[in-house]
This record gives sequence, C-alpha cells and structure tokens, in this order.
Amino acid sequence: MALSKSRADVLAAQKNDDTFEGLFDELTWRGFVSVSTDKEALAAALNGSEPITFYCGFDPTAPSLHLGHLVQVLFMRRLQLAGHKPLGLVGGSTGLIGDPRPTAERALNSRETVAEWVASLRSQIECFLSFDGDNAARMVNNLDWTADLSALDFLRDIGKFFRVGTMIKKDAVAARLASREGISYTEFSYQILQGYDFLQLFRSHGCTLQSGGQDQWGNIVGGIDLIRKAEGASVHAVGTPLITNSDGTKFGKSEGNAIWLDPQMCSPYAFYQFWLNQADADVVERLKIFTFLSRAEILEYEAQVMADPGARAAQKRLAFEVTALVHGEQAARDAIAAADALFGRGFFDSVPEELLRQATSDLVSVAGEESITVGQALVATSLVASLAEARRVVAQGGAAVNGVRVADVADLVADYARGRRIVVLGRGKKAKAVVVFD
RNA sequence: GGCGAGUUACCCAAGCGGCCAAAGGGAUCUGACUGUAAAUCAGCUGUCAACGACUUCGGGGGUUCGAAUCCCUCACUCGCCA
Repeated sequence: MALSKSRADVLAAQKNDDTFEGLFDELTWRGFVSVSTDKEALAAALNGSEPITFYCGFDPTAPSLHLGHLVQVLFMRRLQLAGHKPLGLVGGSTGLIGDPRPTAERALNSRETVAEWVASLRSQIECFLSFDGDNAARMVNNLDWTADLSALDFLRDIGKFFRVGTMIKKDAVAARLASREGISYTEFSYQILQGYDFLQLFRSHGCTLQSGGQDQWGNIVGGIDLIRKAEGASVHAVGTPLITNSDGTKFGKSEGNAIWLDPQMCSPYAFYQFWLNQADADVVERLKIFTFLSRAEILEYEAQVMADPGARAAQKRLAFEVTALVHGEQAARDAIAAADALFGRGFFDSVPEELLRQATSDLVSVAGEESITVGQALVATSLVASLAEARRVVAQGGAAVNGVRVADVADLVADYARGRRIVVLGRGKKAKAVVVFD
C-alpha cells in the first residue's frame, strides 16, 4: 500500500525556480491558482520571509490517492520548499460523513474501512513531503477533535455560526437540492465539519491558509467565514484548478479507470503510459504542475512541441519525471524499457525472452495451458470484459498475439507464440497483457 | 400529513400489451489515417455451450397465451399544499 520510502534523494532534488520574484508568482505561472482569497494579501503571505502554517485535507474515499490529489500534494510541497509549514490532514471524521457530490448521495463506508483508508492515504502523503527540518510537515486527523464532540456542543458552539441560507447556496448542495436525488442531512452537514477543521487548526497550530481543489472552494470559504466570526481573524485560501483535457475528456482516467498512485491499483507501466499519452495541447500545462522542471526547461519543451510534435519529447520527459516522482526512478526506467520493447517495430522476434519478461513485468500476466484460446486469454487478462466482447474485438481486427493479428477467437494462443513461452497479447493499439505458458 | 409527478442499459432519453435485447444522442471500444496523437471517416457496444437460448427496464407480488408497457404493494426521488 505504501509508496517507496527511500525518497530522501527525490525530495532533496526538488526546488522552486528562483527566477521568479516570489513563490506566489511561480505558483500562478504554473497554473496552481484557480481561485484564491485576496491576491495581494495572499502574495504577501506566501512571498514573505515569515513562514506560515497551512493545511490541505484529504478525505478517505478510496484506499489510494489519485492524480487529482497529486496536484494538492505538489502544491503543498512547493510551499514547503519555500519555507512554509505544511499540515497534512486526513479526514478520519469527514470521511465518515461524505462530502456531497453534485450528482448523487454517497454510500456510507464502515468505520473500519474509513480507518484503513485513512492510514493508507496518510502513508502516501508522507512520501511527498519532508518531515525534517524547521518546517517539517506534520500529519493531523480530524477525527482527533471530532470523535468526542457531542451533538449538543456541535450545534451550540459551531452550528450557531452557520447560516442555512449560505449553506444551501454552495454549488454542490444547490445542485443536489435542485436534483431529483435531494440531499441527506448528513451530507448537508459536511461543510460545517470542514469549516471546523480550519478553525481548529487555526487555534491549535496557527494555521492561516487552506489549500484544496477548486471543487472544495465552497467548503473552504465556510472555514474562512467561521474563523472570521469565531476569532475575528482573516485567513487565506487557494483553490487549485480542476485539471482538464483540451479535448473535453476527463483528466486522470485511462480507459475509464482512475489513475491511482498505489502501484497495486495502477501499475507503474500503466502510469507511465498515461503520461506519455498526454495531448500536445496539454503537455506543457502538465509539466508546469506535475514536474519540478524549471521555467526555462519547460519553455524549451514548449518550443519543441511546436517544432516537432511527432517526436513527443515533452511527453517523454513528463512521463519519466512523474513516474519517477511517484514510483521511483528505477520503476520509471523499467516503464521506458517496456514501452520500447512493446511498441518498437518487429520486436517479438528480436527481443530476448529475458528482456521481454522484464519489460512486461508490470502488465497483467496470466499463466496459461497450451490449450488456451485467444478468447479465453483475452478474458483471463481482463483485456476484455467478456467472451462476447472478445469476439467483437477479434472480428474488428483489434486483437493481436505477439504483434500478429488474430483471425479467430477460437484460435490457440500457442499457435501464434512461435515457440515462445512468454506471449504478449494486445487489444487495440495500446492495451497489452501477457500469457505465460507453464 | 394531503395531492400530483417520477424511477428504463455506462450517462441523458424514447417506448406505454406482442413487430423490445429495448429508438435517438452522448461516452466507451475497434478499424483506416497517424506520432502508441488530435481532427475526420467507418463499425461495434447485455450474456452464453450463439442461425438458438438466457438475464435486463427501482424491489416484491399479480392479471394475461404473452408485460418495460395493465393492477397491487414496498422503497426512493421531485413538486405543490398543510
């Protein structure tokens, strides 16, 4: 579950670009700031030499962080590199309630599940921040200050500061109220809990900035208002953009699946492929957000995209950098080797079996009998969801074994293997899996 | 608490007793082109031991030779009135 722990070298190599006038200018250039509180005050706080304490919350909605979260984590890291003090918050209590989505009510997860997910998110977040030095990161869990909070105290001490009129205007809540689905009181209360987190951290840690995804803006503002009312203090916030693809599709998905940071849930190979396939129109924006390359280097790549898009120099660098950041440099090199082997021309006859084995180590792999058919193998490797789909894909000429197009689902994989014991199965141009004969 | 409307496949949405495995659109997937792109064009898209069979139209029950379509009931949602 945990990411690689030997990351001191990775963290040590990261730095902000000192050609900017200040941190805020760099964050703005990179596209990290979608919305924020008063820009001048915020810039002064971030660019100043006086370190501030800030926080960003992560709710346990799954056992792993995904790419959307990575934006948050990298934002935190950049602030830390500038000397500010990060508080990583895991939502042990907010995860029990559920942030209202605009579309539909969430199913409540069990306390055990939430606790488990909290633990795994926490260990992932810890991989990206430094826990050494004057501005070491600290992790907090909002369950610590809400678990023993009674309903009466909650309603009297916190609820009194929240106006329902304001609460129902928040986008997610308004959307739900306007929908057929409606909203439960449970989820309606979510914004109060998140607002309380900010107040709590303001009091206990002097935290004066909250960052989060743009979709969290309503909740973040709730916290700012609460601090103003309860403490008379004015604090800052930054909402990072929802990353979008230029073609209108959702960023962070590959074949409908989210790109997770956990290598068990998304292999380093698939992770690398995801980044390699970023569109020309998007790749520069991605470099700015997801890598620590300097402005000069990124501008260089931007020029290359214009001059020779087919070379995909920017995509290759992006894929390497982010894969190395998340999975380590060795995993990134392996992913490159795999890509070269699998997408090179005529590789199946020339690549030694041992290299092929290494190159495909991240792919889905199944052990097969000599009698396994192509259709069965496609299903077994999850390259297709059903035999019917396998038939469809083969009929459309989309299935290949060792680079050779398959004529019939009922054909034996072994017939295409040409004596090899490790066989690469392909669906379409990109999806690959492996069948190993016993 | 009362009255009305609604719940269809991944999403939106038609269907209102047999010709419905269910129109149309979106999205996904496949092929051509290409750069493992984009755009464009073409095709596919419930499952299986597949010229047939099975499961699917909120859950359960019923009417009928036959139901997504009619009736009863439960659940949920929305709106209006209290």
